[in-house]
Amino acid sequence: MGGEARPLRADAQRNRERILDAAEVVVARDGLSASMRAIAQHAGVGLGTIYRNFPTQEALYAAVIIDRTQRLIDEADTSLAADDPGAAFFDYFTRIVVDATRKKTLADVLTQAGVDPKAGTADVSRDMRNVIERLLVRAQEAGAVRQDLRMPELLALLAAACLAAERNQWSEELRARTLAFVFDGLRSQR
Amino acid sequence: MGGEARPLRADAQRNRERILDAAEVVVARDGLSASMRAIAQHAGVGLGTIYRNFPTQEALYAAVIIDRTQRLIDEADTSLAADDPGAAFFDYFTRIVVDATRKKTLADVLTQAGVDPKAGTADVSRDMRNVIERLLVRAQEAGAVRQDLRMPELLALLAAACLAAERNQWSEELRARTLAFVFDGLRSQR
DNA sequence: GAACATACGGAACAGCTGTTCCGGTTGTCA
DNA sequence: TGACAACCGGAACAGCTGTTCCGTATGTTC
Repeated sequence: MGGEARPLRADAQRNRERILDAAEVVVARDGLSASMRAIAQHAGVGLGTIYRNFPTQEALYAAVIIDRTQRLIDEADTSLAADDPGAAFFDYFTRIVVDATRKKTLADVLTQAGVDPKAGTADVSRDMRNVIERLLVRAQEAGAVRQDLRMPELLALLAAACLAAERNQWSEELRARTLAFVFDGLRSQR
Repeated sequence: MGGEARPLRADAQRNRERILDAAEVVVARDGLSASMRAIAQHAGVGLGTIYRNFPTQEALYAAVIIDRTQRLIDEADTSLAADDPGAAFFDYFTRIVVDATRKKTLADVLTQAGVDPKAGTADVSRDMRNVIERLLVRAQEAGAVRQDLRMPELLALLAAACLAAERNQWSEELRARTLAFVFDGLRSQR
C-alpha cells in the first residue's frame, strides 16, 4: 500500500508550508475555532488551495497539532538523557505548559478529547504519553517523585494545567507560582 | 431608576422557569456552545418565548450561571461554620470541581474568562472569590494550609481542575486521586 | 517557446447560528 | 362572557461556517 506520490510542483510546495505556518499562528490566537477563511487570508492564499492540500479542516488542524507535538516529543529525548531525572521530569512538565500557553490545543492531545483520533493524532498522542511515562519512571526510580503517582493522575494534572494556561494566558510568574505548588504535591515526601 | 415590574402572567412565569431548567440541562451537556434552538426544543417552547424573557443568549447563559454559582456560594456558608477549617477548605474545593464536572462553565466564573462581565456575572464572581478567600484564610490560620499560598495561584489551580474535569468528565475515582496530589501540595509541610 | 498537467482563487452552495417580527392564541379582569 | 393586553410559536433574515467546483493562470517538460 501507499502509492508513491509524485513530488509537488514548486509553488504548491511553497503554499503548503505557508498554509501550515498560517494555521499554527491563527490557531495559537483563536484556538480550535479558527476558521478556514482566516487561515487562508493569513496565508495569502485562496480557500481552494487549502483544500487541495488538506482534504478537510480536521486534517489541517491534525497536521498542525502533529507537527507541534512531534517537536515536543523530540525535545524530550534531550531530557531523557539528562543527569538529574527529577529535574528532567519537572522541566518537561513545565515546557509542555509553556507550549500550551503559547499555542493552545495541547491539552487535547494529552487526553484525546476534542480531537478526532481518526485524523491521525492518535499516534503522536501515544508517543507523547510514552515519553512522559518514561520520564516519570526515571524520576520515580531516582526517588524524586512519589511512587504512588500513576499516569492517569499525571495526565489529568498536565491537561488541567495546559487548559487553564491556554485559556487564561498564564503569565510567566503565575505559571511558576502555580506549578510550584503542584510539583510539591508530586515530590517524594521527606 | 429600576421601574417596578408588574408580575408576569401565569403562563409566562411557568415558561420562564422551563427555559431556565432546560438551559441548565443543555448547557451541562453541550457547554457554552449550546444553541438557542436546542434549549427551546428541550423546554418545549418557541424561540420567540426565550427572547421575550431573555434579551440575548448571553443574558440567558448569565442567568443560568448566576443561579448555579449563587447556590454554591450559599453552600459555602455552611462550610465556613464548620469545626475543622482545613477540612472545610479542601471539601469546598472538591465540591466546586464536582459541580463543574456535572454542569460545566464554572471555570469561567472563577476567572471571568470567556463570560461577559457586562452580562451581570461580575457580582457573583466576586462573591465566589470572597467566599473562597475566607475559607483559605481560616484554613491558613488553623495551620492546615501553607502560608505562602495566595489567591491568584489558588484560583488558577481551581480553574485548572474545573476545566479538566468539565472537559474530560473526570470519574469520581480520578478526581479523588488527582485532587489528593494537589491537596498534598497545598498542605502545610511537616 | 509551445503544450499540457497541475494548481490557483474565489464565487457559489448547504447548513448552521443568533435574532427579529408578526399573525394568532390565551390568560386576566370587569 | 366579552374585550384587551400580554404572550406565544415559528417563519424569515442576516451572517457566519466548512466545502465544492470550475474558469483561469502557472510551473514543467520537450
